[in-house]
Amino acid sequence: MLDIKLIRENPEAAQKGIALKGSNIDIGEIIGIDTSRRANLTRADEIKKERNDLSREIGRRLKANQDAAGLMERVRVIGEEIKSLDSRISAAETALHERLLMLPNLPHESVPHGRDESDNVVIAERGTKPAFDFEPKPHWEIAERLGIIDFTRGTKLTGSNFMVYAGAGARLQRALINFMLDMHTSQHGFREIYPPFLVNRETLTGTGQLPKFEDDAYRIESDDLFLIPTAEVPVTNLHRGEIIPGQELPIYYAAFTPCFRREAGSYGKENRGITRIHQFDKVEMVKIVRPEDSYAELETLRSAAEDVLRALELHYRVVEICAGDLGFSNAKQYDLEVWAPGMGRYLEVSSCSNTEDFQARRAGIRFRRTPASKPEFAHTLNGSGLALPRTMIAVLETCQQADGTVRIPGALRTIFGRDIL
RNA sequence: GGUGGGAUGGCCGAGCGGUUUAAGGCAGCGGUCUUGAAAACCGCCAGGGCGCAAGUCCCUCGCAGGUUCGAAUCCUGCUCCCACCGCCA
Repeated sequence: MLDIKLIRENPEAAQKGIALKGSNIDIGEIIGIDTSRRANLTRADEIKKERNDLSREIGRRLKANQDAAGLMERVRVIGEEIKSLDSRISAAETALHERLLMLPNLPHESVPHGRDESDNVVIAERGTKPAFDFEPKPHWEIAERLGIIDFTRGTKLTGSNFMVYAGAGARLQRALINFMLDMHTSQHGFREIYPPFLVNRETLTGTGQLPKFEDDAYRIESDDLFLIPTAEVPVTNLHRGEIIPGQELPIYYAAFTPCFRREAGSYGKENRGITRIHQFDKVEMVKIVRPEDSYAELETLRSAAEDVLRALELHYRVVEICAGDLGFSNAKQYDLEVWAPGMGRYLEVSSCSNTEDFQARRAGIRFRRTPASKPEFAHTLNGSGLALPRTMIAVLETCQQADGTVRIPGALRTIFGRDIL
């Protein structure tokens, strides 16, 4: 959520910023609502003071057995005006809040301008692109031959774009999860979290999925709960409504969870195999930091995610996301895209973002620099470390051999227990 | 799911329709004293809003309504917590 004061003081910049993000919400209307809200508020405050004063005087007179009928009548009249002003104020507050919740975060000044993903900027390519002396196969063919992914039965159990890992496939997935979590907790200083996979509306609003993106989430109607689309949601909200003592920052959390996304209207051959499925696993990193540190923290967050790809010896590139393609809550975002040689394309396996105080404001995540300081909004960041299915794709396709078997990357061999799949 | 009890500032806790304009204590912060510390004493110490600012200003006693001239206090609904019962991996 953007700060209404910031919008008030610099409406042109706010309008320009949200336009860069591709939103055309009218800032002028928001300012209009805010202006009349404050006018009513000032008036209401004045007459509330009068009511408070008079009520006190009534009490005094009644105690002294003096007449207070005139004062009571006056207070009654004031009470009616207060009631009407209060209802106008609360209507304005509701309208204002609704609109503010729909406004995207502003892009950081360093973010390249651009409309959509075609304007994103590749800023680095890392690792060696694997060479093959045979035609590399896509992962669905490799997996089918090895019997490690069962698409047909996934569809039978649930529906299209659900799948089943079986045997060594399930084991490889588990090895990857452990490998990633172990790396982040033991080498990068993250504290492991195991959150609920179902969350309520407030939680989803705190990180920015609601109200705008309700249709993207699976909802449990009987209890009005939602399946999490990413661990970022429950983990960032861990400190919702809290004031964190400054010495506890920065906070680093890492969590493994399944993620559930309806992905309405995104089927097609681009998404064959397990590139886009409704339920997938992910290890996620979340940071809560001091505002002045958040951009440096974004770099180390990205580097922590890159460490996983490096350790798995996969070729990938780093993409800086342009303003128009930035996520709703993000001020700056890097994506890591891993090379899938069988598919012949790069796949997004991680998205590392600084939301600055956008989520902190929605969720009320504050901190105190010293025990005597006023609370300030913290900055929150999140990054995948990494998304499992696409990591699995990259491993299968990169490490495939001419005979159809798959060589397990060195870093995984101990945890997986075998060299060859 | 059922029955009962509860929800006041970081924590404990008073309050039971009008000098509560939320007492008091603990913790915390600053200071006096001290070689240093402890003790003692003094001061500060919830969050938010409005405002350039000052502010004997406004709001918030779980949340939302209501009664009243006036609500932390009375009424209604809801949420959450605790205990017991039921069910259950």
